[in-house]
Amino acid sequence: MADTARRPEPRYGTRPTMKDVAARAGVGLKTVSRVVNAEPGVTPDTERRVQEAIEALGFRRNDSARVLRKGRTASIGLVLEDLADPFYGPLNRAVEEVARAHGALLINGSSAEDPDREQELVLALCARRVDGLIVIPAGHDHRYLEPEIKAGVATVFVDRPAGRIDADTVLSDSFGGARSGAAHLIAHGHRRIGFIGDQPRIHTAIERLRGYRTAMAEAGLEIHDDWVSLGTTAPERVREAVTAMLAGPEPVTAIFAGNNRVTVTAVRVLAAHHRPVAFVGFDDIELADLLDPGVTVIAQDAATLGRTAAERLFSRLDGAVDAPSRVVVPTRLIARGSGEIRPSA
Amino acid sequence: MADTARRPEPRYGTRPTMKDVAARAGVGLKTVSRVVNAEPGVTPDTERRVQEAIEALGFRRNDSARVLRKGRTASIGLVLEDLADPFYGPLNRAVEEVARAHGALLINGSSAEDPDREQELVLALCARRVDGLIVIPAGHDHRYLEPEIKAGVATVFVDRPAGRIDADTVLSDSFGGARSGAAHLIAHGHRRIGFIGDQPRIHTAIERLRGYRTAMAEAGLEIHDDWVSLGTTAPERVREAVTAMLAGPEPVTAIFAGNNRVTVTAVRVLAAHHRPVAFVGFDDIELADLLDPGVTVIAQDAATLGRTAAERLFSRLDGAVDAPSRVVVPTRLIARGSGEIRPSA
DNA sequence: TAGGCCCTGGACAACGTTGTCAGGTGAATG
DNA sequence: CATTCACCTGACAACGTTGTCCAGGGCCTA
Repeated sequence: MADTARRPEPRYGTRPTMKDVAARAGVGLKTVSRVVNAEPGVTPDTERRVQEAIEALGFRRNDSARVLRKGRTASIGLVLEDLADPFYGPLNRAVEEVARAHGALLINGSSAEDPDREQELVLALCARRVDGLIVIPAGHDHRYLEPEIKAGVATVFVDRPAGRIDADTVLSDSFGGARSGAAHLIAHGHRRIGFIGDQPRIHTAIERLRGYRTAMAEAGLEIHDDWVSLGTTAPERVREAVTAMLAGPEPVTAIFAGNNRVTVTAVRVLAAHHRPVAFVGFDDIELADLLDPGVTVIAQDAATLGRTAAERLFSRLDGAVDAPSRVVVPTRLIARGSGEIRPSA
Repeated sequence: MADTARRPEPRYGTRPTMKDVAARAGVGLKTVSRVVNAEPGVTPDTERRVQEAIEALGFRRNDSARVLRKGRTASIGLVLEDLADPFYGPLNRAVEEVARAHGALLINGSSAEDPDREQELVLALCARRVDGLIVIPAGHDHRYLEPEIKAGVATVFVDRPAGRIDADTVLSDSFGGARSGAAHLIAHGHRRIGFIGDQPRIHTAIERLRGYRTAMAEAGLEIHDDWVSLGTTAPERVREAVTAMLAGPEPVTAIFAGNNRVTVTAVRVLAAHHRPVAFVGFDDIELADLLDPGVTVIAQDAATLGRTAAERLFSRLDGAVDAPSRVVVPTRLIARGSGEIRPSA
């Protein structure tokens, strides 16, 4: 009764360790470890005693210590551009499914399209000793990853290629998709087609622009400077761009949008426009089929993108040592009406 | 030339440690630690030598070891229901912003609405020794968290309340929102109003149903059994439910949808229906304003939900010890047309 | 009954970092 | 010139776990 202070039980705010469990069960430390890890060589009776002690103390293995000892963390990191962008939801989920199937935990964060933040995040994940990384890059120089890769951190880039290093990459066919999208509009009689894309430092933005340019060139069409707008995808800016293209003496009769954020704004502007304008967007958007007209899009398969990247990552972790590969996932044109409008002028 | 094997540099696949850095810089281990952690008491010259060695070796601190020593991980876990659900995107992002502002990493995973998976995930995060947890619960019994909370893991529940334990909670006003949504339809002359909700084991589904019932009762309206459908939100099932409500001798003239997944399916069905039916959905959806008619919704503020929860979490981590609180975030009715249609029969 | 084998359990070191503390060097002061 | 003091630096233990290795005891066989 005198000295309850001699900590008979771990104090509040302190976690029990295997040592505590061992003491309570009256066994050795290693025996507890064996029970916790379901290793063979423990009598059923001993195991029961240990289990009871674990239960009673609320013991939970400290994985930090475990990692320190074992070297592997059974976790992978996913760095994406914007957690709130609906395009990344299915990708994120696909990666998580694969990670889960391999018994790994997924740690993720978003770079907000800022190269410094991307690097900071990636290095923080490396300091946590993730086994592998899946990165949707914001920057263009990933040499900072060299020591990590050399140290055995498997790395796969998705959606955009790595900069200045050679690494596994999984991409959507931005060029081909954009080309077929623009060709679709051309096939429906359009000659003056506008393009609104993301910032030119983003790889997919450049590729999509290139696809548009190629389709136009293949049809022998010139592109007026005023028809192309690249920059941030902030709604007001897109709104201005669309409005500008539709004004003037020679307005465009069709618009091709370079990504989903541009699409939603462009569709809003076009809905309010006095004359029908043909439209094709890159990336599918929810409810696109219910609008009037339905929105024709070049759909990317975000889930396949994520799944493919994650599987590549785990094959690396399982020991694959072949040269870095580049996988291109095809896109699909979904005609819903907006892309099939014929020029009115 | 004889024994290059005496590993002059760390081998491939092995990471340099502070010891390696110390050896190369010709200083003590602790000095390296001081430089890495920007602790005071190192000569500029010594610091430079250490920095060079770090650079040359590509050293990166092992945070697992650090955590083991320090006890805190500077990371929090977020367990949500479905990473691909657009509703959780902004929530996820808001949490990440707050975490980042506090210098913490965010680890997340989704439970896929499976209580066992939720528990598994939460405990895995605890084993990683996250400092805190934000949980969108799938299950109804969170007593398994008691040892964790006792051990000092701050825990906040969002979107749905915790089961059988007392914990901080941040909720949307599901009851009030649903009540005002149903009241809105009643105010526009509807008497026969259908409700399609999620599975009744989900708290928000029950609250929304209760809000609907309350509004009906307050208006002195009876609810026919056939007007209420609760269950999975799989498209075919919702489709059937809507179709059933619109058939028969006394079809509903308005429908209230219990969440965003129900809304998108219901809107599709109603668009194909021969007679206009009033509609209000819980949760906003993108492009709702562009549909014809625009979709009237009860909008939740997912970002505020996430931000509030994260801030509560960090105030706990900073030492707040007051009783668990329950915050209710108000919803907002956004009238866009579909909810203002008057009954046609 | 004795010898040997297998099975179980435990002592100990190591993983890479940080906190503690003591030693050592140089400048400033008496 | 001796002493004090401040400041830098490094040796050492500890965090909680797992791998290695050895000891002891029970059981089977000759």
